[in-house]
Amino acid sequence: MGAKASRTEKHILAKAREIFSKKGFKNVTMQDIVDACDISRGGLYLHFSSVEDIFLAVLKAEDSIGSDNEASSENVEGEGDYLDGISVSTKLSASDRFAAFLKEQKRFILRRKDGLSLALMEYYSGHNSSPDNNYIKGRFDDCVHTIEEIISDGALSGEFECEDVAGFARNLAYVLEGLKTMATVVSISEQTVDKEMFYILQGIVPVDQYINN
Amino acid sequence: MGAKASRTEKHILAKAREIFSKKGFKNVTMQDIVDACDISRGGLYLHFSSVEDIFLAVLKAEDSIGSDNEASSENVEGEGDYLDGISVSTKLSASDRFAAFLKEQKRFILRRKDGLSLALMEYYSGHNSSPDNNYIKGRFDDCVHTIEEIISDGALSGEFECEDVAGFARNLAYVLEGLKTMATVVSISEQTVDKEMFYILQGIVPVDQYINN
Amino acid sequence: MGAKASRTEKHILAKAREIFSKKGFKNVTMQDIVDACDISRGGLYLHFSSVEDIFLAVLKAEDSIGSDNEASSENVEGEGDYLDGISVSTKLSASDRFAAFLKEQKRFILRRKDGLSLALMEYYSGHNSSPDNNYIKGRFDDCVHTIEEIISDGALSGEFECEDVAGFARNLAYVLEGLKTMATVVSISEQTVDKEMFYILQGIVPVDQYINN
Amino acid sequence: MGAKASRTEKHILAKAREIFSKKGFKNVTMQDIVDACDISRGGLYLHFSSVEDIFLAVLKAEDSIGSDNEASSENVEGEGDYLDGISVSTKLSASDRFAAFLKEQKRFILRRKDGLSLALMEYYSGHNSSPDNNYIKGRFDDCVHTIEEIISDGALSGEFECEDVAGFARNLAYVLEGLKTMATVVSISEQTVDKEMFYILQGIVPVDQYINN
DNA sequence: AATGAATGAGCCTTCATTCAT
DNA sequence: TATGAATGAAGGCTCATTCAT
Repeated sequence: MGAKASRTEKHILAKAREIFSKKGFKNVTMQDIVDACDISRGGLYLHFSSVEDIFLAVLKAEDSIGSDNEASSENVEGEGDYLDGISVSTKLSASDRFAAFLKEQKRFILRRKDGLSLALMEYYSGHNSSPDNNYIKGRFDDCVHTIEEIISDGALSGEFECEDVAGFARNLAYVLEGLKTMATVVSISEQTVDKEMFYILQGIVPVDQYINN
Repeated sequence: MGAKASRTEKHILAKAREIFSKKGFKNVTMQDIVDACDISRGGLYLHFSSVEDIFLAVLKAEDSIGSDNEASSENVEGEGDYLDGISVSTKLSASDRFAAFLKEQKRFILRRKDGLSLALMEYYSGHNSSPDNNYIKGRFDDCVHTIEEIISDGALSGEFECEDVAGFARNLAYVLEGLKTMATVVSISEQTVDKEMFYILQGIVPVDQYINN
Repeated sequence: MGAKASRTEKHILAKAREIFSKKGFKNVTMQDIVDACDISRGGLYLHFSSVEDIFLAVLKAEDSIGSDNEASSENVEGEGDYLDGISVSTKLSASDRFAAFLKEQKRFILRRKDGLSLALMEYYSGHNSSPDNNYIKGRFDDCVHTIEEIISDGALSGEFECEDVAGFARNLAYVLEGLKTMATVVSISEQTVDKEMFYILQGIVPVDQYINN
Repeated sequence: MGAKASRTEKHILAKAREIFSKKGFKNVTMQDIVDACDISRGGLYLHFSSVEDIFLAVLKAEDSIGSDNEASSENVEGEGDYLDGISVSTKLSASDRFAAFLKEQKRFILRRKDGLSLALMEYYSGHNSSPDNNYIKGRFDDCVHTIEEIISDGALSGEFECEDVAGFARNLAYVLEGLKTMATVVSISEQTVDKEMFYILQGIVPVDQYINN
């Protein structure tokens, strides 16, 4: 919670992330984390008060490094913020951004098994959380929003042809969600994901950038 | 399959179903079920030996109810068997069958609040069961297969226009899967489902029958 | 308890005996007996009220058939009771009786693993029973008494030479007890038992009868 | 072997020993030990993972105490090592060593009321452990070996007269084993033990040293 | 800050025993 | 008599959490 996560805390979170990826949420015990961190039981409690506490901290940390893992339109175009030059020149095309978005989604789907999604699911399923702080719901909404943004930009610039942007965004978001579900439960190949994405994109545009993974 | 399921067992499975849909799989304890069923610890063990055992029984029960309630293309057209008239005339059109299929899927998604998909995901994701006896995978594959069958029939009869039947089927199946997942986690309105289905159908045909729920 | 053990009860006791032989006392459950007897739980309780009850009944039954299993001097010589002729003529020699006694002890030691001794031990060890109704103590005392009787008879008749009959009897009884203990815990060969008995007998007499097992 | 046994562990083993000697092995539960030790369930599991684990630890502890307290022929003569005088003169006679051995056995038998043999028998009889790591078997073999050694030394020096050393050793060992068993089950007086030992020794020698307990 | 032994609640599972039929 | 479903107590084990050092 403190502004400066101590070296120890970072270490704990890194190790904890691995564990959550591997074992989900419900099966992780304080002991697991203690063992992985080479820290004492008491020492761990000095920093975090429960497994949930740690999990939430992992999630928060995830978000701040999020630009590496989860593509958001903001992040992709945001690099311009650090430039004092002409922001237009740094603005990526809608196609580029969409390609980046899909690439990111694909990466997320494929590495699913060593990601946090299982843990997330377990965490939220035991939690009757309100829709507002529901991670999956939030993820879905972000996804729809990002797609809409990109596609409507692309429609304006002539890169995409799409009459029903909202419909397309929702449709794609559901397909991605379906893929994520299946990936959680079954091993999914890269080809499967590619096939699906291509199918959707047919209705819109050429997808050259996406092809070169 | 369930001929011998005693009154008690049915009661247990019904209660257990509620619990699984509320709490997922991993969070459910024998104690939870005992409490919900107003049964004794020992009494429960008399019928089921573990949470997994109960979960599997819930799934099996689900299937047998399913065959009564859930439309499959075979069932829908099968009614002709009981007619002594010209069987051809009883053959439903592809449109009718597709409408029935979608109606069924919609019903399934909407009653999802008391659905098992979260539990299913938790169960299978910690389970490395072979794809063959994986319930979700099986459900998905059935879904794809049913859609393909209907659509290709419809394409032959001129009811549908679809160049890539397999692609369409997969796409729709993923959307449905995504809807199921979201429905588990968030309340989803009938409009939401309708909107999504309409979007997909645009690419294919008029869907008059589907409209009158 | 009733004077006439019903057919059912005899059946139960027979099956129970097998089970106690195999599993000792502590590990035997009512369920085990129910299963073995093809009887219902309730049915069993109609006859016996607990595992202990059954075990005690098995023991009592054992005693009445005891002449088959456990040699006592009375039994060996008692056959005369059924003769109306001259009882003296039916009286076995001390040597014969001793041989029979030892043969019986040997048989008992060797078949230890499928006897009731383990069950007995377990039963009494959880039972702070007074020395008087302590089975092992009783067995030991009987043993000493029998030996004394036989040996002193034999000393009178000149068959045995033994200055300290009581000492000899106790000594032999302890050796037998030691053999029984070892047999409970380790597999003991017939040779081992023979060797030990011969050693003891050296101090007394020829033991021809014993040799032909 | 026991250097690291914490104060708590020693306390647990001491209490457990009492329990095993009172209740045997199979009747002892973790709960029994928890209650006796005034320790928490979890606390006990921190040190030992099962009743068997504790029992084995008790046995091991027994052994290490044993080497301090129990006479073995080696220990008795070994004292010469610490003298700078003529080691030959410190060599104990066979009689002395035998007296010491018997005294030790007697002490062991008499304190048997809090002895473990019942538990040992129960433990091993339900256990088919290999003879090699069988505690009782090992104890018996050691006993035989020690006796043989002493007696054959004594035979050479003329202290004892014994034609069949091996036979005598086995006989004595079985008697001692029998005494140990009986002592577990019944209260045995010092006189009883003395009587038995004297009886055996008659065949060999004067036993002056043994008399002064 | 850090340690790790100890606690106690909670869940799992098995049985002896009862009781309505 | 006989049945077997149901009960509840008992024992096993695991963990989150605390606390003296």
